[in-house]
Amino acid sequence: MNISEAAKLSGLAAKTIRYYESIDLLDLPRRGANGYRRYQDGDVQTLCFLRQARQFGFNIDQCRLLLALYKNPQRRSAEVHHLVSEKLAEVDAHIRELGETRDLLAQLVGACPNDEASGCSIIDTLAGQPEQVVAEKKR
Amino acid sequence: MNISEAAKLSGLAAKTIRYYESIDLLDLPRRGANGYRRYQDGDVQTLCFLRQARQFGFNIDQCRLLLALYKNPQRRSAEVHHLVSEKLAEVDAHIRELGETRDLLAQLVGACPNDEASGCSIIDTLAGQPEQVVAEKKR
DNA sequence: CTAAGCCTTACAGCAACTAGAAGGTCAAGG
DNA sequence: CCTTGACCTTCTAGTTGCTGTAAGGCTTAG
Repeated sequence: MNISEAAKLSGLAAKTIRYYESIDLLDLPRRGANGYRRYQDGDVQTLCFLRQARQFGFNIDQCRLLLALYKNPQRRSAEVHHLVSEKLAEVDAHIRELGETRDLLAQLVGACPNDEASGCSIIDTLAGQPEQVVAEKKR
Repeated sequence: MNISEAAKLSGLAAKTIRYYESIDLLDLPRRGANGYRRYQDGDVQTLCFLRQARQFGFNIDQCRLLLALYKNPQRRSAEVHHLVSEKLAEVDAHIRELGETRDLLAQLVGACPNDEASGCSIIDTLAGQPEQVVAEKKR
């Protein structure tokens, strides 16, 4: 199959597939007589793997590692487990951080008069020195 | 004060301040006889404002809007309220999305044997077609 | 024969900085 | 007076993970 078919099946953009190839994340595919890239079912599996890994938040270098494990029948599942639980911890931390941000934003929204006047606690808070917000964060 | 002092007080990197200037987010500051940028307390307030707004997740263009409101004594607090509650909704959506990702990752971590053998449900799941994960997502 | 819809490469641009080079300025110490 | 180190200046290029655009070749249907 050609690249657009592989793209459709894998959920990646054709551009993205070429890009992955250009950064050596993917092996060079076989080419047809016309110079077109040709993909097999196994290649599509690999593309799917990458798409999912990216969706899970793994960056390109982490995908490289995961892909190496994926392709290596001698892998130890513990290695995979390690990578994934690290990512889980990262995502958890990110969520906590965003949660704090959300709470602060909600505070701002709640405290703003939301009217035609110029007085605005949001503006006042944002203009304040860092410590003020940090202090509120701790409460 | 010079730029590094303003940077320290505001919590922004000196490089970032110059960058903000280069994209017209900040006005050109006065310069000393030696060509060094000179900042006043009011400038530091503005820098703090930007730092906080960025930390709250506003992008540069949104910061431009917020900054205009900040500097405009004729602003209506409702405008500020609008911008901030939109951001709150965005952050909320982002958190929900990340929450789903986290749950899926936790599932993967839990299902992996985490041993010396090569069999690994994580690898298997990642290699699967999109629908499989989507289906799990819905459960 | 031509129009569309693929495919190819290569270069540019996005956000929001960050790093580095190459050089000017300033204050303190020997 | 000279040097050293910490500032400051501008400029260019790199980061991440693509995405857009241009300019051209292949393929297939009408």
